Amino acid sequence: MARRKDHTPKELKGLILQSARKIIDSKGLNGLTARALANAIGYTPGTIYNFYRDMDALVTDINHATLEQLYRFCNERTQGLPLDFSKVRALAYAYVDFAHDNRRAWETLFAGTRDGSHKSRLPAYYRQALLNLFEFIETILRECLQIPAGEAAKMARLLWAAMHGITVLTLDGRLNLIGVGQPHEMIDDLLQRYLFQYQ
Amino acid sequence: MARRKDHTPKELKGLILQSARKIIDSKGLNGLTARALANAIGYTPGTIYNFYRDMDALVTDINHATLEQLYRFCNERTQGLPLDFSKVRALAYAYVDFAHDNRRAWETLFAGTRDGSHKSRLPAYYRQALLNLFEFIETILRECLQIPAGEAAKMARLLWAAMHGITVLTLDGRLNLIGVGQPHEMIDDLLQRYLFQYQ
DNA sequence: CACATACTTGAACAGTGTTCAATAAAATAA
DNA sequence: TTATTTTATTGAACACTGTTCAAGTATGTG
Repeated sequence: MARRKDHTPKELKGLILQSARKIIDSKGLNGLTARALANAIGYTPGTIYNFYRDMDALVTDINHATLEQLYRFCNERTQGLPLDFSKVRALAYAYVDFAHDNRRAWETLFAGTRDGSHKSRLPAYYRQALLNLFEFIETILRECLQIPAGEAAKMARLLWAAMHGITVLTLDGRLNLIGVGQPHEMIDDLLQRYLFQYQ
Repeated sequence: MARRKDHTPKELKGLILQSARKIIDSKGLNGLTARALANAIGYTPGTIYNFYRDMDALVTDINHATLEQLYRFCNERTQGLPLDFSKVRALAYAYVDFAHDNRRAWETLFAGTRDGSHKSRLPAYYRQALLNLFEFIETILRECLQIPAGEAAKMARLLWAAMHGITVLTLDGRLNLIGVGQPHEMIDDLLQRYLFQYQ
């Protein structure tokens, strides 16, 4: 059979993306196999390769969608808040909360590619999504704490890194054994000390 | 053939570990396949399974060795230093330097297991190595900055997390695009601000 | 020298990503 | 309508993966 026309190409690509994300949410990245995905969408493995060069390219697309979802989530959680320290804190909370609520997708964001070779650089739209998110953080720092532009970039980077570390530490079962506290407490501690002179 | 006695069991296990680490250093975790390792040690895949339940168990053992190596490295780099802020900074430097010098092994430390199922908890000796490293950090914080025990534990956790985040950010090519500065600069910024009241 | 033990092998199985000729349905042309 | 072209889909195939295990052989023991 061919040209089943059950779905337009656009629909089918959306279906692939959506089903892949569902599989990741329930079974993790390791559960996302070409055959499992094909089965989920009611097609055969070959069809996936009409839309993606390889499975890594699909995962990149999923990660892009996750980044945009994260961006929207952070935006919603900070919208309308007064432009002060509380907004910065709300942003940090939003980041870890998203990671905890979308654990598997967030892990996939930082999981290595299937073939370790960094042959295929990230597509431009992916990099843009990442830069958007970063710029969002920087803007909030500048607006809420009156941090000069030069400093804000540096601090945004560092806070991003620290937030990432906190999230990994509280999510990863292997590291959690240290007896890590609640992520919100760690964030409070980080912001209170690191941003001491700006409160 | 059997009982080749080219190596005692102890030697052979050491050879497996050593060769596996070499493969990871050169080809990354994805390059570490049972057959590639078997070929490297001059045996067949089956032999590996006399020493490890599965490949994940082997990787756990490698990670344990890496943790101990990291511990020794941090110890050497901080030994004999005056018990002040400079020692804390040296410790932080040591951590990122180790990660950069042993990039592949460090990435393996935090890579997910091959089969996502968290069926097999970490062995006790692994957890102990992790706790030792953590305690080391905490001790230096207490000794060098006169931080009360209760606070030191919390701060050690947070600094660990932040260090981890900084290292990921500066090592991972996908995140590096943000235009991250040198890790040492980020560490200086983190310590200077976060530990402000203790300098 | 014969026996038992313990280790190593290599084939086999089920799974993986990926490719691609064959095929059949839809779109188009006659 | 019918014939032809275009295009989406298939499913078999290939080269890998981890893992198991009966068979066999070199060593240690009696």
